[in-house]
Amino acid sequence: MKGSTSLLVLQMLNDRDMYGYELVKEMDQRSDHSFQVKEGTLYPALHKLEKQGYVTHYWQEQEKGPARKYYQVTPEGQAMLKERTSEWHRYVQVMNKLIGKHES
Amino acid sequence: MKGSTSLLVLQMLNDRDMYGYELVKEMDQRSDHSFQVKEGTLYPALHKLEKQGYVTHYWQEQEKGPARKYYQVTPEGQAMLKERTSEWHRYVQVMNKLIGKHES
DNA sequence: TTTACTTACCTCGGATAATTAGGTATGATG
DNA sequence: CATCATACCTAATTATCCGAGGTAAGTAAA
Repeated sequence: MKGSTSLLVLQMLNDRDMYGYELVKEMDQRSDHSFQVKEGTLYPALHKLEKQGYVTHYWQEQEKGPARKYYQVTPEGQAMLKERTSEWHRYVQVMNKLIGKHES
Repeated sequence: MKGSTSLLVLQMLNDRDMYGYELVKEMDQRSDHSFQVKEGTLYPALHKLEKQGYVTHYWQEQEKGPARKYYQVTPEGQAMLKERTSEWHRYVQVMNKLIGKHES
């Protein structure tokens, strides 16, 4: 299923600042490995979100291992998130209406 | 939202045979204009579904106006539909878990 | 010390999907 | 006669995703 990566990312970053690699691992874990957002998908998505002004980044050096590039949601990003989330809920509603909701 | 057009189309055709133009109008109506599947999206999608063997078509001349190309789901299409539908439900579950379910 | 693994970033190319913007034709309505 | 609604279609562009790479830092084992 495509198109909702940026929504997902914005939502996760809204809870707390995170770095790319962390996002990949976290989403994999939280979804019980049922969908993996790949690095080749995530990094370009983050760059696009930043270009659009919905997130910013700051570097954080680590005592051990490579530095981490943390992302943070901007006010514009929060507005966007709110909008896209209600869009998502509308979308699901319509799909359920058309498809029939057999919630398990 | 992308990737679920074919699922939507299969589901609608599973209820009854329909023609392309009808599908466009019907989806627009049933979703209260909240998402419009465009003709440029639908027709290629139908052609692909047919090429994959999930639907077939037959022409029906009209007394008034242009002929209609009706589409019909095949047994393979029904199997596909069943599979894709449960996939969809799994997907929504995970998204809700990650995003938080504020059902309105 | 060299090899391999994990963390962490990234890009490029191909495939798929959606949209935009057209085109064709029939027939009804003003 | 012009315009609208019905009904089909494609081509070009844009967006998105994934696979397959690559860089670099630090750790652990052989």
